[in-house]
Amino acid sequence: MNTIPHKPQTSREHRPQIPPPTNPTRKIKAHVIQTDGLTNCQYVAGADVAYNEIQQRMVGAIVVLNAETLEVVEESTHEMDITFPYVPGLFSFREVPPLIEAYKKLSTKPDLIVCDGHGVAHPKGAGMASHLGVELGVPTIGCAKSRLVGGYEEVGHERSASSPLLIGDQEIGRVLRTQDGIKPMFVSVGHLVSLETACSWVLKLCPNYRQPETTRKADALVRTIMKERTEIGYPEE
DNA sequence: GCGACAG
DNA sequence: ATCTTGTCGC
Ligand SMILES: [Mg+2]
Repeated sequence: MNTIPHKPQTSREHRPQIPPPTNPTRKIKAHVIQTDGLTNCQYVAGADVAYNEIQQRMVGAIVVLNAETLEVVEESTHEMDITFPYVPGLFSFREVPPLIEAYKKLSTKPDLIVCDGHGVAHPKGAGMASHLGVELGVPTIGCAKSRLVGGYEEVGHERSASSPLLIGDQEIGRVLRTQDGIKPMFVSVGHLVSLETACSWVLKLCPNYRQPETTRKADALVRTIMKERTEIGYPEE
Protein backbone atom coordinates (compact mmCIF):
# COMPACT_ATOMS: atom_id res chain seq x y z
CA MET A 1 0.00 0.00 0.00
CA ASN A 2 1.59 3.27 -1.10
CA THR A 3 0.27 6.17 0.87
CA ILE A 4 1.60 9.61 1.61
CA PRO A 5 2.58 10.07 5.24
CA HIS A 6 0.14 12.34 7.00
CA LYS A 7 1.45 15.78 7.72
CA PRO A 8 0.56 17.02 11.21
CA GLN A 9 -2.73 18.71 10.31
CA THR A 10 -3.26 22.00 12.06
CA SER A 11 -6.99 22.22 11.51
CA ARG A 12 -8.15 24.07 8.43
CA GLU A 13 -6.47 22.22 5.60
CA HIS A 14 -9.06 19.87 4.20
CA ARG A 15 -7.32 19.54 0.85
CA PRO A 16 -7.84 16.14 -0.76
CA GLN A 17 -4.79 13.91 -0.65
CA ILE A 18 -2.67 13.99 -3.79
CA PRO A 19 -1.45 10.64 -5.09
CA PRO A 20 2.22 9.87 -4.35
CA PRO A 21 4.75 10.73 -7.06
CA THR A 22 5.53 7.72 -9.20
CA ASN A 23 9.12 6.64 -8.71
CA PRO A 24 10.16 3.84 -11.07
CA THR A 25 13.59 3.67 -9.49
CA ARG A 26 13.22 1.58 -6.36
CA LYS A 27 16.11 -0.17 -4.63
CA ILE A 28 18.31 2.91 -4.96
CA LYS A 29 20.96 1.45 -2.69
CA ALA A 30 21.61 -1.44 -5.07
CA HIS A 31 22.44 1.02 -7.82
CA VAL A 32 24.70 3.39 -5.94
CA ILE A 33 28.33 3.27 -7.03
CA GLN A 34 30.77 4.47 -4.40
CA THR A 35 33.87 4.68 -6.57
CA ASP A 36 35.00 7.58 -8.75
CA GLY A 37 33.28 7.72 -12.09
CA LEU A 38 34.54 11.16 -13.07
CA THR A 39 37.81 12.05 -14.72
CA ASN A 40 37.83 15.67 -15.79
CA CYS A 41 35.40 17.69 -13.74
CA GLN A 42 34.84 20.93 -15.58
CA TYR A 43 31.43 21.82 -14.19
CA VAL A 44 30.22 21.42 -10.61
CA ALA A 45 26.61 22.12 -9.67
CA GLY A 46 24.67 22.94 -6.55
CA ALA A 47 21.06 21.90 -5.94
CA ASP A 48 18.46 23.23 -3.53
CA VAL A 49 14.73 23.74 -3.05
CA ALA A 50 12.65 26.44 -1.32
CA TYR A 51 9.08 26.01 -0.08
CA ASN A 52 5.86 27.92 0.50
CA GLU A 53 3.72 25.56 2.54
CA ILE A 54 0.77 27.95 2.46
CA GLN A 55 0.46 27.88 -1.30
CA GLN A 56 1.68 24.28 -1.52
CA ARG A 57 4.39 25.36 -3.92
CA MET A 58 8.12 24.72 -4.19
CA VAL A 59 10.93 25.81 -6.49
CA GLY A 60 14.07 23.81 -7.11
CA ALA A 61 17.28 24.90 -8.77
CA ILE A 62 20.47 23.51 -10.22
CA VAL A 63 23.25 26.08 -10.48
CA VAL A 64 26.28 25.11 -12.57
CA LEU A 65 29.66 26.58 -11.70
CA ASN A 66 33.00 26.53 -13.46
CA ALA A 67 34.87 24.03 -11.27
CA GLU A 68 38.05 26.03 -11.70
CA THR A 69 36.88 29.58 -10.98
CA LEU A 70 33.61 28.77 -9.16
CA GLU A 71 31.85 31.34 -11.31
CA VAL A 72 28.24 30.70 -12.33
CA VAL A 73 27.93 29.18 -15.78
CA GLU A 74 24.21 28.45 -15.89
CA GLU A 75 21.11 28.38 -13.69
CA SER A 76 17.99 26.29 -14.09
CA THR A 77 14.84 26.26 -11.97
CA HIS A 78 11.55 24.44 -11.82
CA GLU A 79 8.41 25.26 -9.84
CA MET A 80 5.74 22.76 -8.90
CA ASP A 81 3.16 21.78 -6.28
CA ILE A 82 4.35 20.19 -3.06
CA THR A 83 3.14 16.58 -3.10
CA PHE A 84 5.00 15.04 -0.18
CA PRO A 85 5.52 16.19 3.43
CA TYR A 86 8.89 16.47 5.09
CA VAL A 87 9.60 13.20 6.87
CA PRO A 88 13.15 12.42 8.04
CA GLY A 89 14.35 9.51 5.95
CA LEU A 90 11.90 10.16 3.13
CA PHE A 91 13.33 13.50 2.11
CA SER A 92 13.98 12.34 -1.47
CA PHE A 93 10.31 12.06 -2.29
CA ARG A 94 9.85 15.69 -1.39
CA GLU A 95 12.98 17.36 -2.73
CA VAL A 96 14.21 15.34 -5.72
CA PRO A 97 11.30 15.82 -8.19
CA PRO A 98 11.85 19.56 -8.80
CA LEU A 99 15.60 19.00 -9.07
CA ILE A 100 15.15 16.36 -11.77
CA GLU A 101 13.03 18.76 -13.79
CA ALA A 102 15.45 21.64 -13.34
CA TYR A 103 18.29 19.39 -14.46
CA LYS A 104 16.48 18.49 -17.68
CA LYS A 105 16.33 22.16 -18.66
CA LEU A 106 20.10 22.62 -18.43
CA SER A 107 22.13 23.25 -21.59
CA THR A 108 25.41 22.67 -19.78
CA LYS A 109 25.18 19.40 -17.90
CA PRO A 110 27.40 19.31 -14.76
CA ASP A 111 30.02 16.61 -14.17
CA LEU A 112 29.18 16.59 -10.47
CA ILE A 113 26.26 17.75 -8.32
CA VAL A 114 26.62 18.68 -4.65
CA CYS A 115 23.37 18.16 -2.74
CA ASP A 116 21.95 19.86 0.34
CA GLY A 117 21.23 16.59 2.15
CA HIS A 118 22.77 13.16 2.74
CA GLY A 119 23.80 10.48 0.26
CA VAL A 120 24.45 6.99 1.62
CA ALA A 121 24.56 8.31 5.20
CA HIS A 122 20.92 7.32 5.44
CA PRO A 123 18.98 4.62 7.35
CA LYS A 124 18.59 2.64 4.14
CA GLY A 125 21.77 3.83 2.46
CA ALA A 126 19.74 5.88 0.02
CA GLY A 127 19.53 9.56 0.85
CA MET A 128 18.45 12.27 -1.59
CA ALA A 129 21.91 12.73 -3.08
CA SER A 130 21.96 9.07 -4.05
CA HIS A 131 18.43 9.19 -5.42
CA LEU A 132 19.27 12.19 -7.57
CA GLY A 133 22.53 10.67 -8.76
CA VAL A 134 21.08 7.29 -9.66
CA GLU A 135 18.05 8.78 -11.35
CA LEU A 136 20.17 11.12 -13.45
CA GLY A 137 23.15 8.83 -13.84
CA VAL A 138 25.36 11.68 -12.67
CA PRO A 139 28.03 11.80 -9.95
CA THR A 140 26.61 13.36 -6.75
CA ILE A 141 27.82 14.21 -3.26
CA GLY A 142 25.74 14.38 -0.11
CA CYS A 143 26.69 17.45 1.95
CA ALA A 144 24.29 17.98 4.85
CA LYS A 145 24.27 20.55 7.64
CA SER A 146 23.31 18.09 10.36
CA ARG A 147 23.33 14.39 11.18
CA LEU A 148 20.61 11.96 10.21
CA VAL A 149 22.20 8.67 11.24
CA GLY A 150 25.58 7.43 12.42
CA GLY A 151 27.90 8.31 15.27
CA TYR A 152 31.19 10.16 15.37
CA GLU A 153 33.96 11.43 17.60
CA GLU A 154 34.63 15.10 18.16
CA VAL A 155 36.16 16.78 15.10
CA GLY A 156 39.35 18.85 15.22
CA HIS A 157 38.68 22.59 15.30
CA GLU A 158 40.76 23.46 12.27
CA ARG A 159 39.49 23.61 8.70
CA SER A 160 39.84 20.26 6.88
CA ALA A 161 39.78 18.28 10.11
CA SER A 162 37.37 15.38 9.95
CA SER A 163 35.99 12.40 11.81
CA PRO A 164 34.46 9.26 10.30
CA LEU A 165 30.67 9.00 10.46
CA LEU A 166 30.04 5.44 11.54
CA ILE A 167 27.32 2.84 11.82
CA GLY A 168 29.05 0.04 13.63
CA ASP A 169 32.41 -0.31 11.88
CA GLN A 170 31.15 0.97 8.57
CA GLU A 171 32.16 4.47 7.48
CA ILE A 172 29.02 5.82 5.86
CA GLY A 173 30.31 9.36 5.63
CA ARG A 174 32.62 11.91 7.17
CA VAL A 175 32.06 14.87 9.46
CA LEU A 176 34.17 17.56 7.84
CA ARG A 177 35.17 20.95 9.25
CA THR A 178 35.02 23.37 6.33
CA GLN A 179 35.89 26.51 8.32
CA ASP A 180 37.96 27.01 11.48
CA GLY A 181 35.91 26.74 14.65
CA ILE A 182 32.61 26.43 12.79
CA LYS A 183 30.16 23.54 12.90
CA PRO A 184 31.28 20.84 10.47
CA MET A 185 29.38 19.51 7.46
CA PHE A 186 28.26 15.89 7.00
CA VAL A 187 29.70 14.54 3.76
CA SER A 188 28.74 11.23 2.19
CA VAL A 189 28.81 9.49 -1.16
CA GLY A 190 25.87 10.24 -3.38
CA HIS A 191 26.69 8.30 -6.53
CA LEU A 192 29.71 7.63 -8.72
CA VAL A 193 32.13 9.33 -6.32
CA SER A 194 34.38 7.99 -3.57
CA LEU A 195 34.14 9.42 -0.05
CA GLU A 196 37.69 10.77 -0.36
CA THR A 197 36.90 12.58 -3.59
CA ALA A 198 33.67 13.87 -2.10
CA CYS A 199 35.46 15.43 0.88
CA SER A 200 38.10 16.88 -1.40
CA TRP A 201 35.49 18.63 -3.50
CA VAL A 202 33.55 19.93 -0.52
CA LEU A 203 36.68 21.52 0.91
CA LYS A 204 37.51 23.07 -2.43
CA LEU A 205 33.99 24.45 -2.66
CA CYS A 206 34.15 25.98 0.81
CA PRO A 207 36.91 28.59 0.52
CA ASN A 208 35.15 31.18 2.68
CA TYR A 209 31.97 29.75 4.12
CA ARG A 210 30.74 26.70 5.95
CA GLN A 211 28.57 25.54 3.06
CA PRO A 212 29.80 24.81 -0.49
CA GLU A 213 29.57 27.69 -2.98
CA THR A 214 27.40 25.43 -5.09
CA THR A 215 24.81 25.02 -2.36
CA ARG A 216 24.98 28.69 -1.43
CA LYS A 217 24.30 29.78 -5.00
CA ALA A 218 21.39 27.39 -5.44
CA ASP A 219 19.95 28.37 -2.05
CA ALA A 220 20.15 32.09 -2.79
CA LEU A 221 18.44 31.58 -6.14
CA VAL A 222 15.47 29.55 -4.93
CA ARG A 223 15.07 31.77 -1.88
CA THR A 224 14.82 34.87 -4.05
CA ILE A 225 12.35 33.28 -6.43
CA MET A 226 10.16 31.97 -3.62
CA LYS A 227 10.19 35.40 -1.99
CA GLU A 228 9.05 37.03 -5.22
CA ARG A 229 6.21 34.55 -5.53
CA THR A 230 5.16 35.29 -1.98
CA GLU A 231 5.27 39.06 -2.26
CA ILE A 232 4.20 39.61 -5.83
CA GLY A 233 2.40 36.36 -6.49
CA TYR A 234 2.52 33.95 -9.38
CA PRO A 235 2.38 35.20 -12.95
CA GLU A 236 -1.11 34.96 -14.47
CA GLU A 237 -2.71 34.72 -11.03
C1' DG B 1 7.15 2.84 25.32
C1' DC B 2 10.81 6.56 24.74
C1' DG B 3 14.07 9.46 22.07
C1' DA B 4 16.06 10.78 17.36
C1' DC B 5 14.90 12.77 13.37
C1' DA B 6 18.61 15.54 6.25
C1' DG B 7 15.42 20.15 4.61
C1' DA C 1 12.39 24.43 5.46
C1' DT C 2 10.06 29.07 7.16
C1' DC C 3 9.03 32.62 10.66
C1' DT C 4 11.08 36.62 13.13
C1' DT C 5 13.37 40.72 16.73
C1' DG C 6 17.28 41.78 18.47
C1' DT C 7 22.26 41.69 19.10
C1' DC C 8 27.25 41.54 18.14
C1' DG C 9 31.04 42.74 15.16
C1' DC C 10 33.44 44.60 11.14
MG1 LIG D 1 18.10 23.24 1.29
